[in-house]
Amino acid sequence: MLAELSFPIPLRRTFYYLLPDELELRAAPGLRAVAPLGKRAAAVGVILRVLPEKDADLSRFKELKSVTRLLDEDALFPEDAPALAAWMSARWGSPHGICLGAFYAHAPAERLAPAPSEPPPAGFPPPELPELKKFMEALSSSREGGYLLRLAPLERREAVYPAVFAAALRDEAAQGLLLVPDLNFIPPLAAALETVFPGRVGVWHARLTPKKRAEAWNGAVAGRYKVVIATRTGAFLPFKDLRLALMDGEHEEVYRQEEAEPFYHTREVLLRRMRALGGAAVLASPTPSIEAWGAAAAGELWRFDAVPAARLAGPGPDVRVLDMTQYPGDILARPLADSLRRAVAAGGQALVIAARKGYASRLFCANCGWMARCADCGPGMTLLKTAEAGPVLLCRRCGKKEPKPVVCPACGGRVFRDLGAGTQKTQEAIARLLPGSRIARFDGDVLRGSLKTMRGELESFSKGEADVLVGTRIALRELGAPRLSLAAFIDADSDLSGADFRASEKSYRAFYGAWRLLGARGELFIQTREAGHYVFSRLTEMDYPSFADGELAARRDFFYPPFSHILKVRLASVDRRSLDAAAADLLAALSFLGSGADEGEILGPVTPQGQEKRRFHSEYYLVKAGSERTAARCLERAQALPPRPRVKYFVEADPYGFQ
DNA sequence: AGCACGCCGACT
DNA sequence: GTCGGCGTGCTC
Repeated sequence: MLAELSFPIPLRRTFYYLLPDELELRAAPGLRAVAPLGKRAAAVGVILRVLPEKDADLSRFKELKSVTRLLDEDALFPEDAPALAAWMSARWGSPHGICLGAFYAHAPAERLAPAPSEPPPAGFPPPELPELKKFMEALSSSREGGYLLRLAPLERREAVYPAVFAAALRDEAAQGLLLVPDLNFIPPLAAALETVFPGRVGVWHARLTPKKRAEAWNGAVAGRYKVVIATRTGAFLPFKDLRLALMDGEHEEVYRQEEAEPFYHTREVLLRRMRALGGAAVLASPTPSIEAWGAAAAGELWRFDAVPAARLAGPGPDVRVLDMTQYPGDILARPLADSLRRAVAAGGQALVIAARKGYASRLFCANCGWMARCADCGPGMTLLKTAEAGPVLLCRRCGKKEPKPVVCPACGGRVFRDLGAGTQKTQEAIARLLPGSRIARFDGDVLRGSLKTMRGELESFSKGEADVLVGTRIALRELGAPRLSLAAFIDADSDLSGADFRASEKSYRAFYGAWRLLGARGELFIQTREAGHYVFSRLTEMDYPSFADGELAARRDFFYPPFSHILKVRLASVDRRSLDAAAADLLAALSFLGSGADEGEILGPVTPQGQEKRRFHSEYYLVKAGSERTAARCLERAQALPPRPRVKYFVEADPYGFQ
């Protein structure tokens, strides 16, 4: 007999091996097998099927090697990991073996014998949660299926999640998985779960030491843990009896893996996995992704709202959208400046969100209009003012730094103008407005090396030492602010003009985050040059469901996800003609789009901004496909394009980063 | 991905 | 004279 094996290597093929007699009876799909591969004496693969020799075409290779040994007695994943991996591979384009590897990569070489289990100590019953009554009833009566749970304040998670798991995991053997977007969420949530399931809460994340990793992994398969709390790779952990997976902060972008293969989105993997298991998946978020919102609207998820509409929850902050075309040249519009002064004078704190870190987002020559761009990768450079080195230009894409030019490289002019207020410029403007006030700054990765300094800045604000915090949107993420009475977005529309169709969703989520931090007497200011944009309408009610409904309708109109699947194909070459030929190949390969059942369209070519003059040509096409099936077909064809000399191909399914 | 082969620069 | 840099090639 033969075994067909899949290895975690970037090859789009499987391998046949001879099964020695003594392994023949034990071998089965889903078991790990050790076998020689190439120059490697012992590589670990997964058995996809066991088949008689006559069923395999062995003519194309000369040697048939044998499986050395098997690592498992029985399959680790009752939900059929190879099938899930095949779907992932078709959906996001990574090789099947790499996708399957995500399930097996962290498995310890040897499985530990399960420790003798003592009866677990009894935990405290979780609190009653009247606002979740309906959801809990649905979850306990029909445990299968997908749920979208809109959950209000962040702090409530520590009360809500233990109660949800307690309700869904009444059976002694039943296990749960709690995925969180950020490592820092693990300790408080683990502590909260411990009160209900003492001694039976596992923790899993990428930075565990090998020993702890093996312990957590074994605890999950052996059924020793009632709940495992994990970051995104936890979606691939094996369980003995997984019944409920809960995804906290479902909308967070960290759930999308796109830096390294295998590419996937945790939300989709989890939903599919839980469906295969016949268990429940709960997506929880105060501001769900439009994808999840759409799935609920289509009846694929069961939506529960534990957030009362703003108008029912009592008076919220006063929201004011300021049309900046009325205040040309101002960083802070008059009404905002007045309120800021008043708020700080009254002992309150203000949070001011600028669109960009640094000083200004663009630097221009006043004489000829030349703009500072990154010589390496193209986009306009951000101006920073540093104490040590004077003004510096920074590329936000590649991190390149160079001194601000003294004379214009194009015309020799000596006068420059800058456009767009970054965090530094905003800080200066506020310092002029409020002399003597204490202003802290928090702007993400501009000081990548000194994370401590930034935490310090954030803390000085949280503790109430600083009056004003100036930051980018990420300052909103973990902010505590005891005396916060005003929040302002300096340049709310700058992100809306970009290529990212998720820009409105992200902006609204940021407004919502600021709104929630403010009390009833707070004020929220939003400065924009596009006051007519739909994102800014009905902000006073801060009604996320109504925004999400509107955004979903817009996505439908413009054929964006969740109504289409997007494929980004970027082509790059030093040679223009080779690039054009490759583009022609692509269009020919996708010519079936738009006919028959394969609804879809191709946008492009798009030349990334600032790349027109570079010696390296680069352009991309956006393919929109009407169904997952059609998208997979496009992906497969794009990946199978005939290679052309000196042309590089980058194919990305469902991209999140746009430029 | 691994692992080996292969052909050019500074060292016990 | 060797150790070793990483380019390139292959994996049932």
